[in-house]
This record gives sequence, C-alpha cells and structure tokens, in this order.
Amino acid sequence: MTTMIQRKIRNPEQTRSDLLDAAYSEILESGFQAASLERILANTSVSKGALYHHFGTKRDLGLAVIEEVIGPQLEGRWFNMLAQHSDPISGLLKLIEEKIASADESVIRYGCPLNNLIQEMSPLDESFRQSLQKIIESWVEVVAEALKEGQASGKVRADTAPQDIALFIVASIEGCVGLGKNAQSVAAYQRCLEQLKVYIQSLAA
Amino acid sequence: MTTMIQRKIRNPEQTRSDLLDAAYSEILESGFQAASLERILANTSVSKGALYHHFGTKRDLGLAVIEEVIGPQLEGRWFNMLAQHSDPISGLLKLIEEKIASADESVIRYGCPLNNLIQEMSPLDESFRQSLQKIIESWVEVVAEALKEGQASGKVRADTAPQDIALFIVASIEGCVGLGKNAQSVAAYQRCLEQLKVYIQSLAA
DNA sequence: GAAGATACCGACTAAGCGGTATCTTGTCAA
DNA sequence: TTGACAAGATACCGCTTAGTCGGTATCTTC
Repeated sequence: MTTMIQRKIRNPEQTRSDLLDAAYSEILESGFQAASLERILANTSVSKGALYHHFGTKRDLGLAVIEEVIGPQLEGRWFNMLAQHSDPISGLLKLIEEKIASADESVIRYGCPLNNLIQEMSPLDESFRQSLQKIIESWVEVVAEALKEGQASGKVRADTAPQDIALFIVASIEGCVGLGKNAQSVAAYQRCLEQLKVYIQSLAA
Repeated sequence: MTTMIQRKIRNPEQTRSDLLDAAYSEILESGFQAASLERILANTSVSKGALYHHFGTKRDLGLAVIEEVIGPQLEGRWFNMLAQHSDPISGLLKLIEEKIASADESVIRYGCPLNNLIQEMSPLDESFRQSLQKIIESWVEVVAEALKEGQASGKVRADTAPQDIALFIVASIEGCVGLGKNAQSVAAYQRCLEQLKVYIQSLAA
C-alpha cells in the first residue's frame, strides 16, 4: 500500500544516537516544548516510525537528551579538571579562565543547555526537574569536595562552608551565561566571569 | 447570526489590564511559547475579539507584559531601596535580606519572570531580547550608580569596577533563583543568597 | 531456509494553536 | 436623536502538533 524506501543497512545504535544529537540541537535552539519532532526528523534521515520505536514519547526523548547528552558533557570536564589540580582554587580559576577564553557567539547565543531546561521545564515536569537536579547536584558536589580537600590541605580558608560556596559558584556561572546571552555580548559574559574569579580568589587561605 | 452575550458595561482599560495580568500568570507558568491564548481568555472573562482588539498579536501581548508588568515591578523596588540608603552596601544587603526573608514556595516554583523569558525568548526574538535587555540594563545601572556614589563617599573600596560588580551581582541573583527553583528548595535559595551577602560585604572600604 | 523478533516506514488522526471575519452592542459627541 | 466609532463577541480557518497504526524490510536464531 505504501511505498517503502528504507535504509538499506541497519544500525539501531547509530539511529538512536542521531536522534539524540538532533534533538539536543533542536532543544537548544527552541526549548523543549517548542521543539518539533518533525524538525528533528528532518535534520536526520530518520522516520517517525523509527523515532517512536526508540522513544515512547517526546518526553522520553527529552529525558534521554538530558541524561545521555547534557549530563555527561558537563560532569566529565569539571571532574577531570578539579582532579588534576591539588589546589582547588587554581583548578576553579583554570575552569573559569577556560570559559572566558572559549567564549564565542554560540555560547552567547544559546546559553547553557542545562539552565535553559531548568527555567523552562522544572516547574512543569517533575521527572525533568529530578533529572536536571541530579546533574546540578553532582556538579555542586564536585566543587564542594575540591574545596573541602583544599581546606584540609590549608589552601582554602577554613571559615567557609564548602557546600554553600559551591552552590553559589554554580549559580553565578549560570547567571553570567544567562546575562551574556541576553546582552548578546561576549564581552559582558567575560566581565561577569572575571568578577567570579575575584570572588574565588578571595577564598584562598 | 451569532448569539451575543456581552458584558453589560464597558471598561477598556480594565479589560486591557485584566489581559495583561492573566497573560503574566500564564507566561510565568508555561513560558511564552507554550502560553495559550485560550487559557488566558478562560482565566479572564474576555473574548478573543476583545483580546485582538487590544493587542495585534500574541507577540504584542508578550511584549506588553514585559514592559508594563515585569519591568515596573522590578525597577521600582530596587530604585527606591538604594535611594534611601546613603551606604550602598547596606542598601544592597537590605535588598538581599528582604529576598531571603520573603522567600516562599511561589518564588521557588516559578523563579524570576525576567530570567525565565531571557532564557526562553532572547535567542528567538530580537524584540523580546531588547525589551528584556532594557530592564536588565536599568537594574544593573541602578546598582552601579549606587556603588559609584559609595566609592565617592569612601564607603566602597576604590579598587573595584562598579559596572562589572553590578553585573555580577545581578547575574548571581538570577543564578540563585534558578538553582533554588530547580532544587525546589527555599533553603538552598537562601543559602545561595547568603553567600552573595558575603561577597557584597567584601566590597566595603 | 523458515520463523520470529527487531527495526523502520509514512499516511493518517485528533486536538490545539494563533489568527481572521463578520457581526452586535455600548459610548459619546454633534 | 442619531451617526460614527470603539469595544466586544463568536464562529470559523489553516496549520502544526504529538502520537498511532498497518504494513514491510532486515537481522538473528535454530
């Protein structure tokens, strides 16, 4: 009944991964709710049937993007950087400096994928919120742990609360990205991060 | 041809204001793109015809919400508070403390209306971006001016850049709200703001 | 090589969307 | 009192949306 022009060779994992990538881009550009499955499909060569074979609903696709694309992206980088510095202050400064150096149009245009989804989805869908929260928590935890070790080795002021400071640092970063994004200004983003550096330096013992 | 059950008395300004209020709530809950005109109308007793009499498009309605509801809400408060303190540090601390004290479920649930719209709309619609940017700029400006005056009167450290610091403070606040919102935790929000207080205190001469 | 499972295809559906057209009614100035 | 216009009402339109379904092609297993 219908003409069948299918892919000759099959590669389910590739198909799934293509969908995740395309969905990630679409969500980054439009947000989750305004993300269009038709557009995602148009940017891959995947059919609607294949999509719904791999993901039960649009929601499932979105959650998979968070857990399998956004999460790993963020955690790996921070974990590694802080692991290879014995002094957490240097490690944090290095990470911020890296952000300042690599700041470009696309960061300023789309902002932080994590923050975007938090602002849009966390009040609307509890599963999204929890998924995003897991990432935030492990991010904060990595920073807090580094600060604690720094306190133990006498490199970070002892009269501070690592957990709270870590939370504030993460919050500030998201804030800087958000403001830079709205100003459409790489310079504003960088100036904002420079102030965060000042704050971080003030944590040194 | 059509049955006409209309409002007996007319009050165009009230109608317009009702629409703005209902649109504000709907946008706060669902974001702009997912905000439904039908739902907005259902929450007022206004007809679609009346809506489109007052606002040309959904976009126009959104822009009016930003300029006539969100903007004034924010600016008034910060301007007044900083005006009545000769010491900007005290003024800022007072504002943060007020935020900490008045933190409740609804702040944590919906977050900052301004930040929500920035993350969602600024990459998608240049008019939205500019409208939001005007608010951010005047917010940053109020803080920066207060800091400058503080420097002049010797209450704020002279070796700092008021404009950059103001930017960072605003960014941090948005970040704190955003993280508190995702954690669904008033306590986390408050802890985050407490750290901002520490930073602000460090600006004193 | 047959059978069963997995992967994939694309036309279709129902609902919701923003927006429009055409109408009536309230208001107020002349 | 009446004419003009602002304000409001409602039915309707075209379009997009997420999701479904019957069917087919490929792969794996025995």
